[in-house]
Amino acid sequence: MRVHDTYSGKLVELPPPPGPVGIYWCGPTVYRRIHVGNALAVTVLPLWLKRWLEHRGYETKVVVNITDINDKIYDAAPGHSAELASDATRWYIEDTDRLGLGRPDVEPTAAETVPEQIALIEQLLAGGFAYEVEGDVYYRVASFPEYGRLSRQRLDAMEEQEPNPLKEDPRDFALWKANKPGEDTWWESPWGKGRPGWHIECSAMSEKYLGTSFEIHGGGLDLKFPHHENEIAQSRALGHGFARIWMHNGMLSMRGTEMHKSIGNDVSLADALDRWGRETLLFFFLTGHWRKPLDYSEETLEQARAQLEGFRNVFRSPSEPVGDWSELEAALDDDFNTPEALAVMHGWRDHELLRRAFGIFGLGSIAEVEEAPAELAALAEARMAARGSKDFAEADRLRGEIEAAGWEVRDVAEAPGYRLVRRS
RNA sequence: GGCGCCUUGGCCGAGUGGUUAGGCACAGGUCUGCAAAACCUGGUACACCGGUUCGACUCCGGUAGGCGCCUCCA
Repeated sequence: MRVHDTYSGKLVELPPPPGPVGIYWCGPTVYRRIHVGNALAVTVLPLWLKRWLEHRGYETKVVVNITDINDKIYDAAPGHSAELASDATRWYIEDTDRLGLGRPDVEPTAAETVPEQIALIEQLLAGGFAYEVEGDVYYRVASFPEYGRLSRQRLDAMEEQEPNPLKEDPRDFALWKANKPGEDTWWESPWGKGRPGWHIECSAMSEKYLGTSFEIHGGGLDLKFPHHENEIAQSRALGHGFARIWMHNGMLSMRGTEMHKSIGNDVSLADALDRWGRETLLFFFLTGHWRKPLDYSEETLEQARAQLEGFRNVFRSPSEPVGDWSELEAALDDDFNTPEALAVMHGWRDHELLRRAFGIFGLGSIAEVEEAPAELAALAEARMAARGSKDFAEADRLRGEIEAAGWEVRDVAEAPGYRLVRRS
């Protein structure tokens, strides 16, 4: 198994099974219901990866954090941010549970990891990688020569948007922020009341659950800079190996523009699930390669639905021993190429093989062919009899009755000569 | 302005220095009382301009268009 690593820009081989493979994936900031793009980046990809690696014999541990301390939360709920974070965490769990992919092994929150974050900040201060100013603590970017390597940013080309006179260097970033009026949550620290900056939480949580060196760190491409760059600066300054491989997924877009809350073109995961159902939505994610942008639209979802219907028809027909599992493994072992995997699966007719393949993606349910109610089967039998006596008017009337009940009757060669299929 | 990515037939979407990707849709056909499903057939597509090469969609350079990031967006 090999995957593309942003840091080196190359395909990197994973160690042979059983690993173990520690995976840290950047999770959501909880201040409202997550949207479809979030779902892909924080839930679907890490859990699919986990499922595939485990199929391949790896021991995995997937950590997906929950960011419950953030400016957005304070802004969204002045005076009661803790309640909002708590509510939004619950929504997040509810919505992503509907995807039916299971849950990460650990889902730590930033708030519960504050002591570990403070400890890391103290180490950075002791090492000269950070400095305190008026209750804030900043990371000294100039102290870390590797800064900018992940995102291939030139330090001297970076610009500061809002000059902060407290910083030694405009590129420095906050590790700890002194409590400000209106911020209703805070923690005691050696630097007074305040709360951690954004980036330090991921260094703390990943190292707490995966150790100071682990295999994979993932997240949306938009997090590459500054978030992941800063995580590297924090952890590696302390001599920690940190993540060996960096996976950055492409963004979900709508008509070519990134789906984003602030643009207002986002569709909530809950709404998408209501509109398309979990199977079509998950299948849609399968149609694109994880590193490329994926366009969420009526047309692309409809194509996913039609393609999935084709696979359902395979399960409705007799199984044939056509299919080669090793071709699927080759596709997915090569940078988790799901479009290629689907192309392979399109040639298969072996129910058991297909069921296993879909099962990895949480889509084993499509193999379950729904049995028609007895009264509809009786109508279908009556129609067969009418056809037998060439009473086609009656046969068509019975077909209409079956269709009115939401089912479709198809004539087939094998017994009993017809097949009832729920219309989708 | 800086950094990076992308541009494949109506649509989605892999991939490779020379061999049919695959799917969706569409058209014709087989089957069927009809229909649906299934199966068969039907498109030499790789933004543009140069270069390297025996040969480029695939490598290099440039142009155009699109996208992402450039201090708290997954």
